Amino acid sequence: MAKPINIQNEKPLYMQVIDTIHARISQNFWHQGMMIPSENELAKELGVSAGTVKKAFSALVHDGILFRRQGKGTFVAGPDFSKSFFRFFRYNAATGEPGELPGSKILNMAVTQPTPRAAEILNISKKTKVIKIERIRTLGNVPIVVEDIYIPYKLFKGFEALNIEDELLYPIYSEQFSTPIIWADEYMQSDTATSKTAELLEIELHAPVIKLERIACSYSDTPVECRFSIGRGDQFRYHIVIR
Amino acid sequence: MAKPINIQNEKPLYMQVIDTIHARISQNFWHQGMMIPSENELAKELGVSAGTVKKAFSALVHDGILFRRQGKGTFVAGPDFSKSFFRFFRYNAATGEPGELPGSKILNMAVTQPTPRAAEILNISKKTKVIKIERIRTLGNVPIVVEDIYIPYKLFKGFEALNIEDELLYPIYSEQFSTPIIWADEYMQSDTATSKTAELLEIELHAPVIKLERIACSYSDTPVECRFSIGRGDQFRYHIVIR
DNA sequence: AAGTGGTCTAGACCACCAT
DNA sequence: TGGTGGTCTAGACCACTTT
Repeated sequence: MAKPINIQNEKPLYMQVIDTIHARISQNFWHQGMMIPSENELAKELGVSAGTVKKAFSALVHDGILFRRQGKGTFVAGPDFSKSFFRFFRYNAATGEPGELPGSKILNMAVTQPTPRAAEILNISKKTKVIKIERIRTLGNVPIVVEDIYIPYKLFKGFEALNIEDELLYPIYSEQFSTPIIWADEYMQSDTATSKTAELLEIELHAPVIKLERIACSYSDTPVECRFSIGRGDQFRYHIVIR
Repeated sequence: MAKPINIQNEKPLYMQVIDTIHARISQNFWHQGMMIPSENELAKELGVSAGTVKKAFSALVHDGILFRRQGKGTFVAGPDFSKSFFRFFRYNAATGEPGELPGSKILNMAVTQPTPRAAEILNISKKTKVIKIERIRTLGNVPIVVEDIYIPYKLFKGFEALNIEDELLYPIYSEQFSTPIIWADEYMQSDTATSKTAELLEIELHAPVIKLERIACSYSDTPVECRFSIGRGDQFRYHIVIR
């Protein structure tokens, strides 16, 4: 499995350890939430000192790949969707009163063919069957985002029969279809509402909207889902600190 | 200066070292670009081991506060504006041919009074004099962003007489007015063009735009500049990776 | 009691930079 | 040649968790 740690290699040992851990996770030898060997065990296995393994672990913890619990062990983390742009909708939920629960309403779900862009992203032909999910995401019954989601039928056979109203999709991908999302790419642009999206989001025609595209990948960087989302511009505010 | 490192303190030593370094930078005892003492020197001064100082330095390098050069020393970094949203304009500069130089054209510069929002951000009264700069930023002569910038007159006396066409402002703040920018806050929203911005940006009325607000701070977290920018939506695309 | 991660130390060797 | 950061090791002590 992977390349063994090599003292002759010009690359520092702790970086080789990082590469080894990355490889084991992406090959699903170690999976999300699983406890991995302790510093001492891995150091013995790889033939380096415990301090070197600790340095590699620390870097991976900082990057959000692993997390550690004192007295328990070191574990594989999942992707952190609090980094997603979705987090920045409804920034002005001033009062935060109850009833402000997130939800999702399914408009349509069907086995069909992908759009050219979806086929390109999923790296499949335009004739390959996909499941298309159209849904509206809400906060406290206010429509915030409308989105089209495409997943390959081959990987998600039977998904189209599930009741996914108000459900999170990624736990279903992982638990019922053995396809965990390891990481994702998101792109954001500014746009204005078409008549269809204006109606669904209950805003004016040509009102400002945020357009999102997400590519979500599983093992071996295989893209397994793409989303095209349109969010209400008046409900979105992004913040960044520059240091 | 600051609290000395204390073995009795419940806080780990390397964190106390981090706090000490933060304090010395924000009090301008160590300034941007300056070489700070080596691991060994600082370890001796603070009464901890070199490894502890190394750990503190590493964390600060990761956070972009310091940078290190093998054989030379450790230096205080400035804020990294490649993190700014401005970086994501003109993403589709496909060819990257020459003539694609960034520039800025001054529309107006005057000593005046702040808007209510600017006064609030700069933490001054509405009667306090400020310098207002209106400019257009371009890429290859194409207008990309139009912005209003407010800086307190008290700190920047004489700025209004400078020729700042095509100049970067922050080096001028730092070198000519002893007011370096240490960090900044940026907010982004989607909007549509007003008739004035449409004309300046050479786009249609109500076309999508990106609205930015930046608060830039100097020593002791004092806000010294605020910017209100409107950018062409068709020239903007933001990307994020979720892991 | 045994195993885990978290902190801290001391020291070695190397590559790089200035002089 | 001496000082700097970069890597790597070995070991100590502590706090926390599980058995």
